[in-house]
Amino acid sequence: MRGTGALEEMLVGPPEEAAPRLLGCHLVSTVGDETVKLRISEVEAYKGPDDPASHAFRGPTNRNRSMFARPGTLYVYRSYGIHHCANVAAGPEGIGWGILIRGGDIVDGQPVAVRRRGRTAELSDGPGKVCEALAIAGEHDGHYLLGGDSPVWLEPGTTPGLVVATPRVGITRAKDRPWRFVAAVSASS
DNA sequence: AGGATGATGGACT
DNA sequence: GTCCATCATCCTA
Repeated sequence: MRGTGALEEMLVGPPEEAAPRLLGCHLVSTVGDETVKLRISEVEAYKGPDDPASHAFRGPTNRNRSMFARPGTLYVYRSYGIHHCANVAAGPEGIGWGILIRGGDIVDGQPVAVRRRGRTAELSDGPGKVCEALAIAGEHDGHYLLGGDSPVWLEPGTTPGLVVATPRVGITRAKDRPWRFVAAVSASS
């Protein structure tokens, strides 16, 4: 049973409030009959028309329209012509708010991720790396992550004990907004 | 350990 | 033609 109301509730409200709620949740993909599960530890909020750094700043286009779809819709775009990055649409439908999945830890299917990444370390500590490890590509744009019938989906997880907010990475505008959220290391060592 | 750079596609000026 | 919500590699120290 994927897509309980709990996940939908998490995506309600301004993205800078919804984004940290995704920390600890799982992003899962089954591609080529292989499943990889990521525990999300790093996200960024992009606030549509109010956010000059957002792809949705100038309104819907053919590329970004998934961010204007129902909350929980996956927005995948190609970055620098080479990588893919994955976002989750948030807020009310039609507003263009979204949450970029920047990183996490592989908690299932690690051998698959290692093969896809071509290395054994730094498997998913960046948005392009996450997509490569989970084999998320343009074909997955527009899928509904909270429904039961998608090759990519979200599952509830455990809330991290501590969340740190910092400025977003790799942008040139609205650099001052502390809308990057990182899950601090939980207990144990 | 850290800075520069090339790869490469699509949206926008 | 220019600007990227990036990453891996190739430098210099």
